[in-house]
Amino acid sequence: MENLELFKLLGDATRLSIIRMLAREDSFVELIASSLNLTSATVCYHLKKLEGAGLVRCSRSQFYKIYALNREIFDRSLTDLVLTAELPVDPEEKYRREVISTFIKGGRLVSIPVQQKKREIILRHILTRFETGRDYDEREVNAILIEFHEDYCTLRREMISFGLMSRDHETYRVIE
Amino acid sequence: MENLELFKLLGDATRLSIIRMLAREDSFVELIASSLNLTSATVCYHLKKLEGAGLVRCSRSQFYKIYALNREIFDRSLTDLVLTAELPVDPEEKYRREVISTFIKGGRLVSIPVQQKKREIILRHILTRFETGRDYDEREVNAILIEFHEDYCTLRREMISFGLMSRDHETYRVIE
DNA sequence: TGAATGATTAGAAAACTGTCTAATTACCAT
DNA sequence: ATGGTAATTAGACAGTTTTCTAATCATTCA
Repeated sequence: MENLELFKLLGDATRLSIIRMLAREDSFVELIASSLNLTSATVCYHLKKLEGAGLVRCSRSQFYKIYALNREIFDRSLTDLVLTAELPVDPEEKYRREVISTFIKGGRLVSIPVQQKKREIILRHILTRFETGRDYDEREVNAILIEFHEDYCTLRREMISFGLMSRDHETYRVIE
Repeated sequence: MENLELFKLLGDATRLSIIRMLAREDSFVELIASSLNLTSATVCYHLKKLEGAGLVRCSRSQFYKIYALNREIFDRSLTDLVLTAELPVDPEEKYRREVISTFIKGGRLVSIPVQQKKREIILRHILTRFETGRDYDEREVNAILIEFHEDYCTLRREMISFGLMSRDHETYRVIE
């Protein structure tokens, strides 16, 4: 019973407001909180729920954590949602989550997957820690990668060879 | 804030089950209750909520009150529902409700509307007290109509002239 | 490194919701 | 009218949810 969860999330005034704000434009906890006259704690509580259900995703940008709406989730008709007992989970996405939860424990990469497909999933996951549209020097890249695994060199090299990041001398950048 | 209400209603496992049952086939309180292992009181509680929001309608048939799903409510996309703050109430339906609440107080018709449009709305409303697909003799028809207004003769005549019921000698029938 | 700022978590209070039992009401059939 | 059946209401209880404050954590910048 999975659509139920979706309706529960949508069935709260505060959360709907948050979703509507994010539909207009990406935002971050404090801004949302002050717009809605709530504490950061409250907004955080709701965003965690929304994120857990995949309605929202977040990336860090300098000071802030930017939350954005996952719009594709909403591209379904009520009839489908109501009459379908089970939400037909995208098998691709299901697999992705399984791989991530297998290889990443407590935020650390337990080992670098050997299978190319799994390796790419993990690399893409790690990639979300980087901002798009800005340059990183090698030191910064290493600092982020080492949070996941001691062998940051392999990770860095693989980011390049999977075409996820570009390298120009000492400068790295996420390929969008 | 009106769509919120819709999501709240859908965000309960029991209510979703009820809705799914009704999507399959019209049903009545006790049957739903026994299917879902709940008491009638509980099912009644939910059906009232659903009816209040117009998701469900009910008509009496002999012993039972038959509940049916208002399927047109579900013909919208999630995106619309989420991003539209106000649900655009059908103005026709809004008007209909106003007329009914103006002319019917405590289940009784305070007066028979003079305006044809309003008169038809009221007649159609009264018509829901009749079952479709079965014959009534004049005595039965009168018995039902008199609950609404002492002048049951006018009501009966108007049912015919508005084409809502057919008459063949002493036999009346709802026209579907 | 340390100060500042934003995000998160923990814990508790308050409000809300779904469910039940028991009593009552509404309707139908004889 | 009366008895039976279905539906509803009232009241109580338990569980869940939202929200806050205060404390802690994480990240950036000087």
